[in-house]
Amino acid sequence: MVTVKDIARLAGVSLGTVDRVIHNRGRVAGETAARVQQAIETLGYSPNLHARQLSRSRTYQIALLMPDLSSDGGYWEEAYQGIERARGQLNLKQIEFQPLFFNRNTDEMVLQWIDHINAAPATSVPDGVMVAPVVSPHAQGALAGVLQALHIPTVTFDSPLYGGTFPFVGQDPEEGGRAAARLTTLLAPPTKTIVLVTRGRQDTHLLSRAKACADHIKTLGDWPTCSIIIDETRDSEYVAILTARLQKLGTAVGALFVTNAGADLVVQARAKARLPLPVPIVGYDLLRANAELLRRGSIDFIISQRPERQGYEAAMMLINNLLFEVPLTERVSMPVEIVLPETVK
Amino acid sequence: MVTVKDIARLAGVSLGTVDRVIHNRGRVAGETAARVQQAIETLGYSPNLHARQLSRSRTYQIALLMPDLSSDGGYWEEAYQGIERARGQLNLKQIEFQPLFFNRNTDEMVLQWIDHINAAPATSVPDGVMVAPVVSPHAQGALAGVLQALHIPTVTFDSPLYGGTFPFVGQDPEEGGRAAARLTTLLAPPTKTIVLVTRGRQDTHLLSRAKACADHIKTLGDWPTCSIIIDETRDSEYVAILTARLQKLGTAVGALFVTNAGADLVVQARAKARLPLPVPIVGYDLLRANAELLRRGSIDFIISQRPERQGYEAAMMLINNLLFEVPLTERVSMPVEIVLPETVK
DNA sequence: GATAAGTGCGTGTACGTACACACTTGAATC
DNA sequence: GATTCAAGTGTGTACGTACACGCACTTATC
Repeated sequence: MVTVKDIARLAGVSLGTVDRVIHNRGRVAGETAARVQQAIETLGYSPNLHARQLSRSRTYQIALLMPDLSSDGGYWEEAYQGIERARGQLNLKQIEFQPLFFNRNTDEMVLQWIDHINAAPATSVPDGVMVAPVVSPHAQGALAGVLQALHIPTVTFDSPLYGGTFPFVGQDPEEGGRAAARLTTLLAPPTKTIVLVTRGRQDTHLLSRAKACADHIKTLGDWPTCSIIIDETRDSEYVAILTARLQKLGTAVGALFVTNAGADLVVQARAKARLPLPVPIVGYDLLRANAELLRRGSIDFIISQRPERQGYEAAMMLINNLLFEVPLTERVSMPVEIVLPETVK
Repeated sequence: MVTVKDIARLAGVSLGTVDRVIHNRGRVAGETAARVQQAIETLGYSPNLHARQLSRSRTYQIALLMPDLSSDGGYWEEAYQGIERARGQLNLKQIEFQPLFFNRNTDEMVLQWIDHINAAPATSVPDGVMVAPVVSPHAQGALAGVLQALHIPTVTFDSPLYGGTFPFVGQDPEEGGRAAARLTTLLAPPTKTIVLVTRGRQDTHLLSRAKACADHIKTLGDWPTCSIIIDETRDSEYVAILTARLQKLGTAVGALFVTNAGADLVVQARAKARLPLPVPIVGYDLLRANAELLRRGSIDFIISQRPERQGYEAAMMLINNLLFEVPLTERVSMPVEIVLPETVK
């Protein structure tokens, strides 16, 4: 094993000088630095990371920005579990997460955080940032600006951060949409309508998922498609409106694709609408409620984004980067997971 | 951070004594050991793993037993890539793999390895073993015996090791079979026959997969099932025999489930049999050939065992155990992955 | 009762790196 | 010519653990 000592000897300098060259701390004559650099390459030096961490003996702060764990029916809870798993896996205590669980409905908390970071002294800036940037484009831009300006290693998950090129761990929304197209066309009799159901504000991610689905259905055959978007926050109202819409469509409906995680409410509406035949449903995200309905056969397929693994992969990537200097990967595409009643655990 | 020093101080002993207690090296009076143990618990000590590894500064040898990478159409190649990924991920050089790529058709190489290990001096025994035990039950028993006798940390992947309880990373064959049942029944018109195709020697894993599939089809509705098992090693012969069998069945065939990775040959037979309608196919394992056929629409679904992730997870588990003393998990069930033409990368 | 073998403990050094500090030199300032 | 300053370099210690060694003392052996 090659050590800094070997380099120092070969280059004819002291350990301190080698250290300064390795870490670009300056205060080394150009010629000397070149000689050291040469020695490093000749010997094929690579640092002993254990020794490095031991010597540093510092803790790394990672800011974690993600929505309230209670929101979205447990979706974020799962992502958070993945983060915890990553932290536990390596059993290293030098990683500390500073979580900010924000309210998805407003940008307020995220904007406040940005101000806070901007005002903070350089020493209390986090060493890394992990963020699920599900906020308005405006807030996304502000966030991207700060992170880029401060050069903080950042990993985004669930959906990418608009306004910068940050490493991203998550599903390709178009791939998910196309998978939904394949499954709904498999379930729907030809010529019957495939209905895409969404609730509330459509973010970019959801929009491209739905669009990719509708587009792909066209290439697969002759199924008419139709979108139902209901902007109503109370569950009971939402179900009532959806029921009415489904009754109106009646026997024309061949299959339902629920583009967000609210398949359970669609199941309720389907029951209330009393359609002559049980229309197949393809849902998104394997929340507890959805898993139960899948098991019972009320839903036919669930497409999962694997939030737990997203959290895990993103956290691992950032931790490995901080601790072991493993470069960040630009994009980690989580596979589209198709869950059947037989494979739901 | 609590260190051995703190423990030594609290227990009123020296560092050496604490060390002996921690590592059960003996030579410590019962009362003293208890006092140290007490101090460890009181302070909530957990070792600094960087310091530990630095101090040990030894390399770990992992014996890797798996089939030839060229066999099984690239399946094992993928698993091996996962192992490489795990090794690269942590960027640690203290892990060395000693691969033995054996010939699946005979036990010879594995039995030789067992003899070799038995004869080897204690110092040259590997620190860990990672094995895909796809050999005869006899060889499996011998292997299990040696590994248990020598107390070598072992992880099995792809299929479990008969004759011992070793940690296993792989898919549950029954879950895979049931998923196949769901998919074929979705594709086959009612009352038409669902055909299960297998080639050659049926190992335990494959048998329970096929059985679970047939059983589950019965619970899903009224599809007759039928098994075709052809024990012919030459591809052309195999296709010819299969073609004849399919022609005999004729229009009764509703869907084909290929229980092993040879879906490409079944596609050939289907073409030669000139069935009136293109019978849907559900295949296993996403090899290059299968992926291409899936993309083209010749196969409808592929169920993947994720060999790459199996290799990765198994290697990670063993490495983390050796380096960081993370306990081995008894069983890591890889999820059954269903791949569509839209989600094949 | 002398030697050997074993038990119970402490001491010291090594692992490879980071970083604070001290030292030397030459140039610039007054 | 003394003083200040900066650049360039070396020295020393710390990080927390593992393990070889040494010392004092006890128990067995003939």
